Amino acid sequence: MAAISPSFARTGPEQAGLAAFRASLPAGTGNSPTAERLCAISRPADLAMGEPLSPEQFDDRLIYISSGAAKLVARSPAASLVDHVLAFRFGGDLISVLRQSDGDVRLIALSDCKLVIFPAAAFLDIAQGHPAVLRSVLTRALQALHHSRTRMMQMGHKSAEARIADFLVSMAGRLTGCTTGTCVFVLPMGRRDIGDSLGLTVETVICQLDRLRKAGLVETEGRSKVCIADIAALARRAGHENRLAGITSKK
Amino acid sequence: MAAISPSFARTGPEQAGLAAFRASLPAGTGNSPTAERLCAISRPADLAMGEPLSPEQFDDRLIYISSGAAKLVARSPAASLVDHVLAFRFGGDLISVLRQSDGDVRLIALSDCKLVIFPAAAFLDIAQGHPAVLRSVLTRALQALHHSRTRMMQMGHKSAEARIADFLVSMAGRLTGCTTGTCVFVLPMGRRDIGDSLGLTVETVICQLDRLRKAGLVETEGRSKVCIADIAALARRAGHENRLAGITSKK
DNA sequence: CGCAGTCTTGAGACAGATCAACTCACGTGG
DNA sequence: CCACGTGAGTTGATCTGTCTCAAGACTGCG
Repeated sequence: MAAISPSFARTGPEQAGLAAFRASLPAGTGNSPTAERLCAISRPADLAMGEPLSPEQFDDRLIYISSGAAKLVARSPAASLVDHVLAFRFGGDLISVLRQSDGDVRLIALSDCKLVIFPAAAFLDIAQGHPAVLRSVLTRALQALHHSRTRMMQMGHKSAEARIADFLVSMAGRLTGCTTGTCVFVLPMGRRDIGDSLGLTVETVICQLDRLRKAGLVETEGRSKVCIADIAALARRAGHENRLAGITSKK
Repeated sequence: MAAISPSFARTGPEQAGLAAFRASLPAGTGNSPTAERLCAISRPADLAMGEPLSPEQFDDRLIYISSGAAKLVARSPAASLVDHVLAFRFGGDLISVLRQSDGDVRLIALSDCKLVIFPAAAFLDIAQGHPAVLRSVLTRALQALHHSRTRMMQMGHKSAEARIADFLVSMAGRLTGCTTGTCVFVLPMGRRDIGDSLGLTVETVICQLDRLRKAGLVETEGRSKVCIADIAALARRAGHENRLAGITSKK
């Protein structure tokens, strides 16, 4: 029982989480005094599938995901029924969200996950003593920015089919590391989440998935097992077609 | 004549640009040795309205905008006719774009602007010696990430009218600092750019602008002068309505 | 078994895209 | 100074991709 409750045992589950965090630091700094101080202000947390990280524990925190999958969702400011999925994050990712005025952002587990939580200000204060660590955080932030911008571009100009294709390609890359050839994986999120992250409805997600299946580009099995025959071909589909352009006019 | 050509005079125009950059650094570090070293690796550049920053000068660089306005555009990988405007940036902004595999990203001047260009790697190496500077860059990156995510949320779930309203509110905030009451300003970008940044066509931008005008929320004069009667009212319009939800069904 | 939640399918409606004129502002050169 | 051309802005008619709604099939759990 002590092994199940992480807030109970001082040694045990959280050690695994911290080890993963140390390993993610720049080479050679995983056992430095800076790393020790960072671990000292950390707090481990386990999230069961579907469980949200309580907002008080999330605001102005840096969250490291040791293992598992989670979604970063934003509930629209003015009572909106659908909430938008800002990003899916997996083991090894470091999440940072500035507390700011717009609708609250929450982290919700898609599968059981292990987290390490740091107060953002204290983390950065300590990291200032070890610039390589700070720089590593900066690099991660810039990568997240890049991803976010790429996704934004999709939302603006791509058709539903292209968005789904792109989503599958990027998930293949994230979950299996494959960027070409064939690839099989299990999606940790449901159709609803996929739609919310792409700005589409559940029905449209299904419909487009159907079209890709009929085009022979993907196979699905059960709820969430996906098999991509040729990632490159799917990626081509993801890039080419714009919302309406080029379909009607043949001029 | 020497005063006009910045690459000619060693003292003159670029001094103004660097002074603005120093002023943007964390308090008390504007004249530190670190600042000197950063300035030493900098290169000033002037961009005329409509002129792009040549990609070689852009890749893996950090760009500080001393004055003027510019757009960050991404040309879609696969021969797409419309390019997406990722962000509008103004005097005081620091731009950083990682060189990565997807379609090239370019910076194009919307008005004459003064820039200060740094090689990204060298900048960060120097900034490591002065963590407060590095942290400041990180904070800017996180803010950009936040903005990008907020915009992404719009693209996904908001109606054309809401997007335009939100765009006007954020421009009012960025250009005049006003967040409430009435506000007059001149948009530095054309209708086409607005559409490309919001994922809408020029015609739709005009049409929705019309609707807001008829609703008494904004006035326009000439090509680009805008007057917002009540920013708060416009912001309400920006938040409330989703793409189709809540309009048809009254259940 | 029965219930609740997710997934799937199909029919109809609408927001926004496309297309095609036209107006207006502005700079160019005769 | 006035055609003239180019490009941005505007307007309206039409078309279509995606959303909405409704109803059924599948899955897992108490």
